[in-house]
Amino acid sequence: MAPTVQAGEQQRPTTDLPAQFSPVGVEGVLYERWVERGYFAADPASGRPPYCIVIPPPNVTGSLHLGHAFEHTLIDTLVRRRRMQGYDALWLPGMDHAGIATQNVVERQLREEGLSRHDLGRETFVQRVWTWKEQSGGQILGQMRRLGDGVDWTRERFTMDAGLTRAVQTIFKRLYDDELIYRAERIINWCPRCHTALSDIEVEHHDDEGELVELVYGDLTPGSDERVVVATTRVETMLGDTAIAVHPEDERYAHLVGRTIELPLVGRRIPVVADEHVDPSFGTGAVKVTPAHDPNDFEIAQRHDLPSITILTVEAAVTGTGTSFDGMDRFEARAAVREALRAQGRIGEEKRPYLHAVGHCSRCKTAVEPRLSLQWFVSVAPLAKAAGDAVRDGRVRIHPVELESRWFAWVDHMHDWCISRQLWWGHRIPVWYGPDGEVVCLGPDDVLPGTGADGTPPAGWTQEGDVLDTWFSSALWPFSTLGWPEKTPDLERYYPNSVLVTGYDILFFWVARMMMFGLYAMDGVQPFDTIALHGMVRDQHGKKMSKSFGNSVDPLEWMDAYGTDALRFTLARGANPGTDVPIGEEWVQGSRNFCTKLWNATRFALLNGATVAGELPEPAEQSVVDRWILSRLAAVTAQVDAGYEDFQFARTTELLYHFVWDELCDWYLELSKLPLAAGGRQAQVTRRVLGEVLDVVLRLLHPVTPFVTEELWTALTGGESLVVAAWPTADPARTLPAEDPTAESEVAALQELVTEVRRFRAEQGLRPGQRVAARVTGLETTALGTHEGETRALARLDAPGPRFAPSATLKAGAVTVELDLTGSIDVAAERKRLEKDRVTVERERDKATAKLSNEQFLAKAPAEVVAKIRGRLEKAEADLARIAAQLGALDR
RNA sequence: GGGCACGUAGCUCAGCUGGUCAGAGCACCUGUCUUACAAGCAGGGAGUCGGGGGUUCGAGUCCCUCCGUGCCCA
Repeated sequence: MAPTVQAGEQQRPTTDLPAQFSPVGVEGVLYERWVERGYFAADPASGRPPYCIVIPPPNVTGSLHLGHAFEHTLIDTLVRRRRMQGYDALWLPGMDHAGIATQNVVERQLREEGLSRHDLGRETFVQRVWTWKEQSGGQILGQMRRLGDGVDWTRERFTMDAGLTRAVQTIFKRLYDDELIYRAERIINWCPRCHTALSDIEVEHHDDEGELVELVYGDLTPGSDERVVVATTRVETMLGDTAIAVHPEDERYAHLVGRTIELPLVGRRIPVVADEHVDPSFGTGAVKVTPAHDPNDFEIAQRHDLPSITILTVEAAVTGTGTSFDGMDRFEARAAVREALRAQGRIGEEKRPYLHAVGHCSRCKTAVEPRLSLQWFVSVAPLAKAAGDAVRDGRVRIHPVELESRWFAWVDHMHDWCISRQLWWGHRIPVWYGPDGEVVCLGPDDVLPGTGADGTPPAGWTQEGDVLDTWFSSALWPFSTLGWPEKTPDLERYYPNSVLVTGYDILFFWVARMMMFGLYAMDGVQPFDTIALHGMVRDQHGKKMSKSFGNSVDPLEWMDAYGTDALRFTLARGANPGTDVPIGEEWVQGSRNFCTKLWNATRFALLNGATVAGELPEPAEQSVVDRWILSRLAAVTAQVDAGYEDFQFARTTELLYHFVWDELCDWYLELSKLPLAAGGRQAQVTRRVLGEVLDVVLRLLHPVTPFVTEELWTALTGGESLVVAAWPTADPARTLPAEDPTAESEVAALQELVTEVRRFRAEQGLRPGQRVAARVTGLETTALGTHEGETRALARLDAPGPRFAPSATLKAGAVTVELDLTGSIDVAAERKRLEKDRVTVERERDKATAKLSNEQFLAKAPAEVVAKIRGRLEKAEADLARIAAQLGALDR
């Protein structure tokens, strides 16, 4: 009996398992039982080695999709295995507050009521978001229970919790004091719809159809050399141009450098500057410079001390240009400005449609507008260096290792991180501005001098209105969730986290930032030892899943239809390291079939008295078949264990699939029917071995398919729960049998012989269930010496009777099998079948004969093809002879 | 434009440091309700491993090149 089973909790092993596993219903009961019993609760005082994974916090507005299901399956598998190995395993759940997404949801609600957040005011609005969160947020948490996630619900966290807010303020203050946070006017990505700044990585670049239009600046008078042609995809930005830039060595424009030319429509005169960064071979070699609305132009402006003129509102409407375009939306203005210039004869070449990369807000897909703006930034250079070094010097391992290059490419060239957002939902930046230009950053316990008892700030002081990027708080997740900045027992014990499991797509968004802040806040100690990166879930043709494509799938539907285990098994089976995972419904069906197979195998075992009670019989008492399956079990256990250790989920599930189906079910179970029927000691030994194999297999499968294995294992062993059962190799009392090459080769020989006979039978047209008298000779010369009984059972061969009359002979290696097909065939049916076969084979033969008698074919066709056809003819003729012989035999 | 992957049976993918590696699942064909399982059982067909060249005794497996696809960055 498994040593971890608690005596008081034992159930009696069952023998009357239902004929089928019905996941719906059972899963919920099992899950709540696990939670109630506290299996998932970590205990820092347990004295067991710690193992900790924090959940990549799902968005509070989100619901479960296949990507979550995939990621959670992997994490749950890792954690469940460690728990079985005896670790104090913690999988910490929670969500992030998703600043932009959540604010959007609530603002949409308000709009339906005809209100805006400004009508409510900041405080009321934020209250309203909290109410929304309590009532409608966090759907995914309930769905995680359906998935079977073994998370510690007592430690659930949210990025806006008081504790985590304190963590945010603490690190902000520390970074500010270290001058790693600064405020500056820079070009940032502005979403005109969300009305906020975005960081570089919250912008998705993809090709849009736009236009590339040449604009003629300067004097149009014939003969004038004061003229420059520039090209742009955003014509309206010309209203904010403050210069023209050309390459210093470009002779075409040398005469203009240092002079000014007229900016059309606006009438302003702008200088022509020489700048190394202009590519003289691109376009006309001259570029317009709009410092307030283009990052490159902004840099040029800085180098040449040019003014920056903002010409767009926060909603991206033209403003302040003093032209008739003021008030127009940017796209409206684009066309209007172009046509106004055309009217003046100032439009040159036009390319339309012009495919070019445009940045879009990753939240709302609106085209982002580069915009000069006063924002807060993290100075990442020293932090990113540390994050790179942690991987470089091996303190943090990235799996699979191929993705390291991607890591370095990013952290070694990181731009400063814009962390301020013009939102209300989020962590408000803890900086106060005084009446005389003072700027004060407050820590979580700091109060401005002069603050009233009710919290009223001193006169003239206001807090920064912006909130922090959600990723700023997510970056603290590996330790803020454990209690930091307090020195809690959890923090002490579970930091650094053991593994971080997440998609390679958020390596930059999240992982890099956790590394930076973790190393910084925790005195150089990395947030996690290993980063295990997985790919994206795709549809069965490898296409990205998306709602707009119509190929996205609700995992809950599949869980309802096929069971959670089937979904989990499918996802794990597709999880090759770092690669994307295609998934289709047929595959989930296949996994369901596997679960059913496992169910039926265990049911068979229970019906036949399989047991885990008592010691495993000595090898001397075991049959070769017993020794074979135990040998294979040992090998598979070792491979599976090593596979999990190395995040080889696809390999381990594949191994278990084949072991269960192709070896245990197809061969061992079939072969066990002999000794079980024989009874006595033979049967006892078989029952024990059968129990042993299933016990171990169920343990090995449990991390991936927790529900069905739990049902089966408790029925088989009477144990309390597989969740807290011992992992096979981790159990010192459970010494697995050694591998047994002799038994393996003997059974391999048996399998070959049986397969050969079956193939022969199938060719003979014998029904699978039909028994045939046969004489088997030559066994004694092979490793199969004693396996005539097994051979006969699996190949359905009866012993030769007194009137045995062999009518067919089969040779497999040194073994000869003579079969008496006469008495055991339904003569009429067999003749009918043979006649039918003869017709089709004759047709084959005739076609081949026709080709081979064609001179052209023989002369021109490749020799192989000729040989192939010749082979086909020979095969047909042999088949015809066989059929004729069989028909002849039937007449006897 | 720069960088990184990938192209193996109808489909989706395994094949680590070169030597039974030509595989798996699904699909397909044939037979079959054989007392655990028809969500099953038994048997079977299927690919010149994207094209070309090279290194080697030997290459899906290493190098070059071309074609195609995808991703990241600019």
